Amino acid sequence: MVICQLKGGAQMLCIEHSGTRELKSLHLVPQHQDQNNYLQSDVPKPMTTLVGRFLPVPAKLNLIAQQLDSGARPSAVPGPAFPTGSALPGPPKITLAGYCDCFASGDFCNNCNCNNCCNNLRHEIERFKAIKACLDRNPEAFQPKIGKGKLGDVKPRHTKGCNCKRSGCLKNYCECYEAKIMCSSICKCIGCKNYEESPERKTLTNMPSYVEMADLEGSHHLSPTKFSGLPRFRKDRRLSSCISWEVVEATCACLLAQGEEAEKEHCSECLAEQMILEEFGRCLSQILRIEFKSKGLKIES
DNA sequence: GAGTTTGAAACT
DNA sequence: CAGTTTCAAACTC
Repeated sequence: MVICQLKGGAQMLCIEHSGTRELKSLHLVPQHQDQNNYLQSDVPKPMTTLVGRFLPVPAKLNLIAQQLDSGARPSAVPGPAFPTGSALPGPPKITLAGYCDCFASGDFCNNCNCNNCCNNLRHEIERFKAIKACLDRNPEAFQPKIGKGKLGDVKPRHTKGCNCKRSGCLKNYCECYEAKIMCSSICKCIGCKNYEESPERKTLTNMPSYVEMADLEGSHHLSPTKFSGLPRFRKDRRLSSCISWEVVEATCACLLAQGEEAEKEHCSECLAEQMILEEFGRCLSQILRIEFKSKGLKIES
């Protein structure tokens, strides 16, 4: 597996196959890793069976755990060296990583205000260990918290249920309320007012702010990780744009197709990379064109 | 913006 | 497994 740095900070994750570095699959890696870092590591066998598919976050993290279990460890290529063995700077600082939204959703930190952040490629090994520790403790730690509920249930529900004591489950402290769903029988909350017939809840849901939020949630572009396994935009919903998950998938598909074409034509690795980069440029420009168009702006060409 | 409240996650 | 601590987000002023 190789993370290729693209111009502009974007990164692609390429998978090696059958020992030779054939471009089998491309994944857009969240655009937040340290831009000077390059990573090259071995791919566990199961990974090669996933050619052409986009891995949801939990699957990616489980693969990392498998890598660690199998004893495989990443090796560094050009770029800053990763700390190894005794060179590790003390105990991992992300043992409490579950508190970090970025880590919890399987992302790297980017432009966060965190102190001594290890949730980046520079601290890859510690991060992998923290992921493994989390998965050891709770195999579903990186699964979305909002599931479909029991078989046959239409409404989504919190997989673990909330434990609210003082908020009446009518404030955003409550994970169920925050996800705009009712509390269910598995919740262990006290004084819950977040149920279908609750007059307090009805009063709240009739307020404009709630309606507005519900509208936003209804938009596919803004669906939070809790529902889809995609990165959350909890901190600033304005960050979302036309770059929806579909757009990312479509872009990846284009890049993959380009890679396969290069492979078919037996192009050199270098040429293949160039072709893919050019394709990425075309995709990016198209995305930007649509984004600007939707905002009534003009593109200088 | 600072201080307080809250509940999830981590820890013991 | 229950109680405690830590943490970051939500909330209030």
